[in-house]
Amino acid sequence: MPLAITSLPESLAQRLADSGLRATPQREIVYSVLLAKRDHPTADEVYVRVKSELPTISLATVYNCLETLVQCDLVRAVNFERGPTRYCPNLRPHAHFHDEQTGATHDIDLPPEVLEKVNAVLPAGYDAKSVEIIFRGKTNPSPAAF
Amino acid sequence: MPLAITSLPESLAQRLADSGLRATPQREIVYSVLLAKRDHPTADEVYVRVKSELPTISLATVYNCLETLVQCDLVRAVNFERGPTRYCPNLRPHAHFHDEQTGATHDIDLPPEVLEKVNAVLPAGYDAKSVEIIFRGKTNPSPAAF
DNA sequence: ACGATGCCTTAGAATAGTTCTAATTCTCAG
DNA sequence: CTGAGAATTAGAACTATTCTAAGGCATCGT
Repeated sequence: MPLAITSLPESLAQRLADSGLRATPQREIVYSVLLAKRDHPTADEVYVRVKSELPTISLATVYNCLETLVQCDLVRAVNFERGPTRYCPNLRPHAHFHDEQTGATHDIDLPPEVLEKVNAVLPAGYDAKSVEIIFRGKTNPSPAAF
Repeated sequence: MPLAITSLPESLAQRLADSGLRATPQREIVYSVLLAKRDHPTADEVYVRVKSELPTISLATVYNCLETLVQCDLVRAVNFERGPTRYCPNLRPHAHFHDEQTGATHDIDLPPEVLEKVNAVLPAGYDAKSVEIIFRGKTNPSPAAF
């Protein structure tokens, strides 16, 4: 399956430059790997995927690149329960649904109206910069899904 | 400030018995420590606090007891970002506010109405057993707080 | 073009948090 | 009192992540 990894470097290079950082092959490939398969991979999983394109990369670099991307607001780091951090290139406001049977994680879009309602529970004096919503449960085989 | 730690064993022993488990001194003290200071301590912090009452307890036992309490639904395990798991004896529906400056974590009550609204974002086929909401930000010195 | 400067990558060591293992102790039923 | 199962313990093992020190590479001023 052909995959166009052509358009992404623009915004990536831009964002990096904004922070005074360079667009290196390692950073580009790590980012492209996240975009290519949005299944919330761990650093180790990213490492394996990146190695097929850039076999000399080290795990430390993968951690460095992921951290850099998070700093540049290109990627979100997510932590469900104990266990490795997972990475998500979806920047729109969304919740995560963690399927306890399969271990899979799905993005759930958050309408601004709900987000607003949630933020409204904060008493005066609480100044939230971000909010994270995590559901846990199971997904049904969707009787007649589509 | 005097603190009555007398009433808890009832429900604790009950819950444990329900699961076919015994109410040991270790379990009781770990639980009482969580109730006494609800600052979302880590396992290590619980260990230190428990040791002042039961100096021979081991860290492994603290982990075992905490896990047991979570299984019995007496305590919630919470994971903010990477870092150690924190434990919370508040069983009512609530969100967590993580103050990035002080590192402190505050409970925020969740009105059923908001909880409902949040659950409503799930498309058909998603069956959530629980939802966790985590705010990150800072708390203001509450100009005229009380 | 050339060297200096500083960013980036790398491998491996180190660390933090948690779980595992095997041995011992405790509890309770018979 | 004895045996079976449950719980505790210390320490080893393990997993995920960060740190460290060395070397490589790109860019800038001259």
